[in-house]
Amino acid sequence: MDSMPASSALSTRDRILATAERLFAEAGIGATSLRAITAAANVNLAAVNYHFGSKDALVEAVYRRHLEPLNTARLRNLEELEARGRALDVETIVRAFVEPLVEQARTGASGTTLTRLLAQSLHEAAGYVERFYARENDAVLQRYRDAMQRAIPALSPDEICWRLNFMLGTLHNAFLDAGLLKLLAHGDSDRAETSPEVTLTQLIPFLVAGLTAPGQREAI
Amino acid sequence: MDSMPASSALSTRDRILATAERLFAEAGIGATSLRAITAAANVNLAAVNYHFGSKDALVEAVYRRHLEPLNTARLRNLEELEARGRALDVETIVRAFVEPLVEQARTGASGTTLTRLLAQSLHEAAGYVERFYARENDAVLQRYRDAMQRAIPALSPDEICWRLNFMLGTLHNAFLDAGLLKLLAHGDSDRAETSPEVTLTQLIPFLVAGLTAPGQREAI
DNA sequence: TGTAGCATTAAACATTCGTTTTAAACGGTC
DNA sequence: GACCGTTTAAAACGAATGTTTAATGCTACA
Repeated sequence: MDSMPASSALSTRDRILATAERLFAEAGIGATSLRAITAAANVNLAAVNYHFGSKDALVEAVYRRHLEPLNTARLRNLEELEARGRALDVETIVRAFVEPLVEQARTGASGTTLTRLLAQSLHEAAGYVERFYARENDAVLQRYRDAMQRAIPALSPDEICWRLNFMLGTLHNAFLDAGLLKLLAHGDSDRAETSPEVTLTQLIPFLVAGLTAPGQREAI
Repeated sequence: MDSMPASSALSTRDRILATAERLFAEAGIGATSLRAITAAANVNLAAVNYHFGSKDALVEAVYRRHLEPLNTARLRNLEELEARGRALDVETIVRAFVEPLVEQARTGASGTTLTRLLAQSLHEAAGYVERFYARENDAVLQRYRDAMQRAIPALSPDEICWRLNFMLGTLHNAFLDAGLLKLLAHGDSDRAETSPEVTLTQLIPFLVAGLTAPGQREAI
């Protein structure tokens, strides 16, 4: 039943998924037509509706394919660390959360596709956040929130939420646009590396310092 | 020549601008049709092309109406501070940059419209960043980069760029989505205030700490 | 070998989009 | 009262969209 055509290593369904993922990340979901996807994937237009039913269902399939492994890795990282019994510091928690993203950016078919997709979901025509991001990320975020609260007991629960929110915003944008960075560099150093590794190196101190900044309740 | 109809306080042109701004921020530019704009603004469809020429020109007009005052205020804030002759610390610079955004969110017609628009410009189908955001913000960003470099001389120019980039990402997302914040709070404190003032109070310590975190060159 | 079932194809479907056109009204100014 | 910029109205244009249909190709299994 799983007969693969010899002409391509991927099935029609998988080729649609991979191409849609790339185009969605590049231009956004709304701006990417099914015809653009099927043309780039060398499949028939009707194949999308045949395999997925609708464009919305295709979008959901694209998200699901990446969000599930991401969340699984994030959860596994945290559980492994907590299983050691020792208290976790902020940097360790941040790395456990970010590392799966970087890993997927490094090994993924088209680089930072996932992070671009996630960022898209936060900005595209309403509904994607609630329908995919929230549902998939809910449990993971709760776990990290609790871990972060234990690592920074001086902050109130509200402050923990705010800072995790800031962290997510920083994270998504950090991997999203090299455009702003180049604009900031302004030729002075347009050699600016934007690889996932370099981004991570620059990002971790920023996030850790921001997260551990003094809160409202503290003396200083 | 500036004849206002008695039926409305705003001219047709201004009503189109205000409505387009709101709908763009809500659903994105690509997902907002001219018919939706003209219907919501109670003006004729052809009025858009009459006053602006095209949808793209309307988009540019919407951006320009908000970006110009924002950049002017940001530049004026920094220049006033620098005119005092004393060295500026990081928090002062951050506040000078963020305050115009908060002010516009507070007095603007529909709250955080501007920040949502800016965030949209970073994600919508390619071109908006280069065409509006970059062009308008270029000089402002250079000034703030230099000020920040003087305030944190221990950081390399590259690190300054990275951290300003992170700051912009954090900033845009912070005012963008209350959705993620509520997801994080998860009912434990769904009283979470998301007013511009509260957001600012939570944001400043995060940004200042992140910006002033130790860099690569430092001993610790 | 023949038939059932999934996969792929080409064509057409109905909508919606931005834009243009033509026409008619309204409201000031010279 | 005639001109002119503004606005509304209705209609149509071509292009692009998501979706559906009907026909064909192909493979597996009996």
